[in-house]
Amino acid sequence: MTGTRAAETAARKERLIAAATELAAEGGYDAVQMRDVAARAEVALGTLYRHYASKDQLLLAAMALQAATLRERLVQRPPNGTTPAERVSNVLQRASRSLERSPLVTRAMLAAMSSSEEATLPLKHEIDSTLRAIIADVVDADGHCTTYADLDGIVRVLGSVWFAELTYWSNGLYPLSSSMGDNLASAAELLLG
Amino acid sequence: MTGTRAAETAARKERLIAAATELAAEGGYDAVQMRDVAARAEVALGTLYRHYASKDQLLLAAMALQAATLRERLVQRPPNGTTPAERVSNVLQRASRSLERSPLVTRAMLAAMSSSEEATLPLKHEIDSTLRAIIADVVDADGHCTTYADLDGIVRVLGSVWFAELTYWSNGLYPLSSSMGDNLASAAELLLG
DNA sequence: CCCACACCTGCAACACGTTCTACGTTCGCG
DNA sequence: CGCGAACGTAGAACGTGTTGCAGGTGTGGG
Repeated sequence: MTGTRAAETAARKERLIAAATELAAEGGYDAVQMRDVAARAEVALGTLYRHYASKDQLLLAAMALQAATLRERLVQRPPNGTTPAERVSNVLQRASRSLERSPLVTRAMLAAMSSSEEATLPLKHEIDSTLRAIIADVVDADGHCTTYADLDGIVRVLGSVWFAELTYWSNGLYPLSSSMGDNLASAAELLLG
Repeated sequence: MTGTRAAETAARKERLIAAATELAAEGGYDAVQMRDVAARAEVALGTLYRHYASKDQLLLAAMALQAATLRERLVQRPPNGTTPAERVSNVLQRASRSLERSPLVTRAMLAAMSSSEEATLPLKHEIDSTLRAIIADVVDADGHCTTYADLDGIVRVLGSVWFAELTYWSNGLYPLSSSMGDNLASAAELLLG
């Protein structure tokens, strides 16, 4: 027996997330069509909606998973760099290059991030706090959190710059690679140096 | 006679923008329904689509108009403040408070900003450049553009922080008033001080 | 054993963005 | 004048997100 009832539903949810991510990788936000997601996960449309109440919630769940995975990987393989500013630059630029490699997925997820649906708030908060936790970990690698008086504020400004750069890129306003490096590095330098 | 053919079309376009803005003010992005916009502007649906090829382009046109209007107002009534950092803080916070007063309109326009439609790029570029021009005007009020070596870079980081704060607020991640003041002021201080 | 319930399926139906069709009106130009 | 281009109207039609419904199926409690 492959699993109890609960394990089967968990597997279904995983398949749904996987299907959504695959479709996003193939054709972006518009290609993530609920009927197709359900079909690819071999699940009825109603079941998809039972687990994820909307397309945006589905994509945000996928994004939350991806953020959590990223965080785990960073815990296991911490970033190089002796100063906090260096480490932050490293991590954010590494992450950005990774996102740049699947532009359609990234754009689909960012689109979901700006959903106006009230019910997406919890997921968006979860994602936001995971990402801020990543930055905070990196800044304060050694745990002596007394170094910076207003760690939260610094983390938030850094996150803002990163987010804005990503969004601008995702909206086609300008390329990611050109700006990301300089802006992030200088912001980190200014705030943490 | 109130107008030539051309004047009538111009008036129609104005009515369409006005109708879209009104509907956005009443119910946000979702309430801007193309059939309703056309009806309120007393125009056929096909005509609406002749002038604005999609809902997002319509909203972005409204946003571009609003940005241009803001810029004109700032030229006529320049901001207070002796240092560039002060002036930037003043202007962006004044603008933010104004946007905060019509949250539904602002959110609708920001939603349109993150449209994935290729054809919205020109409008988005126009809006972006207007907003950056506003910041640049304020920083470099006296025209001695030699003060800062990398004016464009500074303007872009400031714009990023402002944009990210607005977006976070618009997405409900946290209130605008609490963060905007501190973050923007400190960013401006750091970058321009 | 048998029922209640939670979960799944397949499918119809609805809403709204968008497109298309068929037709009329006005303007400029030969 | 007469014609074509540009523009306008009314409204049907299509695609996709979302909802609703009418059963199936397996599980756990009485």
